[in-house]
Amino acid sequence: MGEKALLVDKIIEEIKGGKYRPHDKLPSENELADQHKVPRMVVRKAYERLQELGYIFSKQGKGSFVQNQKLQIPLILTGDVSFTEKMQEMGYNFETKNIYCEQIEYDASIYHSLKASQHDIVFKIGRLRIVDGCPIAVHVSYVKETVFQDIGQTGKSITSMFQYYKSKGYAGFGPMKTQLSVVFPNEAERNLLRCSSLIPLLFLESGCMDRKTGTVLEHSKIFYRSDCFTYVI
Amino acid sequence: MGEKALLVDKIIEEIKGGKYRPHDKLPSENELADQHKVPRMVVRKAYERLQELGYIFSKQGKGSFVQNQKLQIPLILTGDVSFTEKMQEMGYNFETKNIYCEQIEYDASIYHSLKASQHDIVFKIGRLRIVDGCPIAVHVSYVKETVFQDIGQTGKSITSMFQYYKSKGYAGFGPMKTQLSVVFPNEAERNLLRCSSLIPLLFLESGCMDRKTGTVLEHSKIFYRSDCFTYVI
DNA sequence: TTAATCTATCTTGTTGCCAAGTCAGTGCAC
DNA sequence: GTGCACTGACTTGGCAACAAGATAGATTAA
Repeated sequence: MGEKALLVDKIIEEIKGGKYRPHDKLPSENELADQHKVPRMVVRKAYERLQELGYIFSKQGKGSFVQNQKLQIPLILTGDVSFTEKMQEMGYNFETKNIYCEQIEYDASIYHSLKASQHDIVFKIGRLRIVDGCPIAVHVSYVKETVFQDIGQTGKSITSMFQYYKSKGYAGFGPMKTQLSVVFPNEAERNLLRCSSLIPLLFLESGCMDRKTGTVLEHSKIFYRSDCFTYVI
Repeated sequence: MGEKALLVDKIIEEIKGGKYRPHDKLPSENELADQHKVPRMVVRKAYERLQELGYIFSKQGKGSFVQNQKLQIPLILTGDVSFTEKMQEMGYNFETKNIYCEQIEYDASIYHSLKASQHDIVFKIGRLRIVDGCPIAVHVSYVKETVFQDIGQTGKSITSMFQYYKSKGYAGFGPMKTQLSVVFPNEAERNLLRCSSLIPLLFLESGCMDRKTGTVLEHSKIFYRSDCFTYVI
């Protein structure tokens, strides 16, 4: 196991160090195997890993080539401005797509966070954040129908929950405690974010309440591709 | 590629869902392959992935078995208390080991953060954070010799930089802006944290200054095993 | 009976061979 | 000369056969 990991480390160093540039061809599997005196299988597995990490791509019959590196977006996690505003401020070609608005089954954790009773109806509104055509985050908001009675009809067209809340007369938002963890994407997230199963996602989970009335507005889950961001907190 | 990922997802779900308990034996590679009508190679790769993610372990001749799951420690990222205090407050069996204190080569980014000139001597002090015998974080602090002149002698025995700073008469600490990102461990980090190359690390980088004098005390890098923590910010 | 050894069969781990895709060069028909 | 088909050498991709470790049961010897 160690040999593969070391080889992966080495090649990543070489790519980052500029020895290979995007679309350069890497040594063939046999070449590298001979050089390092390891079985081709070791090199092969290393290349497969590098593919899943997004550093290279391989084409049967042609060879293995280094990928364009992903853009690195600095992102401010704290602060009360909306995601849309954050991105537009920084001048990125940014867009949001609404991907679904559905009623959910009962979920203890979410219902508790929303202070909802077991008989409350709760909708989830999913949006996909896209920068330069590249999907970089999935944002899911959970809201009670008793608080937003038109959510079933209008939910499918919302791209900014903050604007929606403002349109309902809520002005100042207070975040509740935010939990942060690192997860790997499930199938749905892989498809939405068009990434392999080895791209870690930064997973933020928090509530949001109206500052004046204390009404719990939403419970939200955000999945950021960790290879696209550096975060500032 | 998709088949393997789906299989990995499925087995993780089953483990988390309690279908298999720690030390239970999983179906043999051939069994699973026949059940799902895929080549054994697919199951094999899935099992290898699950090993590297820390869910299972395999023994030649015996089979594959599910691992004990890691402890999940809630960790407060913000706030000015030291790591040591944070952990002791929460009642964990916590210990810190000093792993090195060495002078470093010139590094533009670190020197700039420390407001050091190119001729300044800078030391790095590394500590390993251990909970219940399990290494869970590497903490590296960079300091100027001009600020802490005995660091070369005493550095190897420091386990709490905060206490060291207090002993030098610095009382109130102000954090500078903190950058957060997700990285995979290099060889040194894999050895220290005893983890595979697929355990993502939460990487925090920040400066720290004395609140009264404005002196830059340190530049610090912390690598947390992301599978051991949930973070609260 | 008891203990040791062999054997059959299961497990995971490894390797080497061949399939399949790509491309450049060669040679032939026109 | 031009175009086309073929060939050979290279690439990555996939798989089947084999190696090696473990275990339970049968066999054998004392």
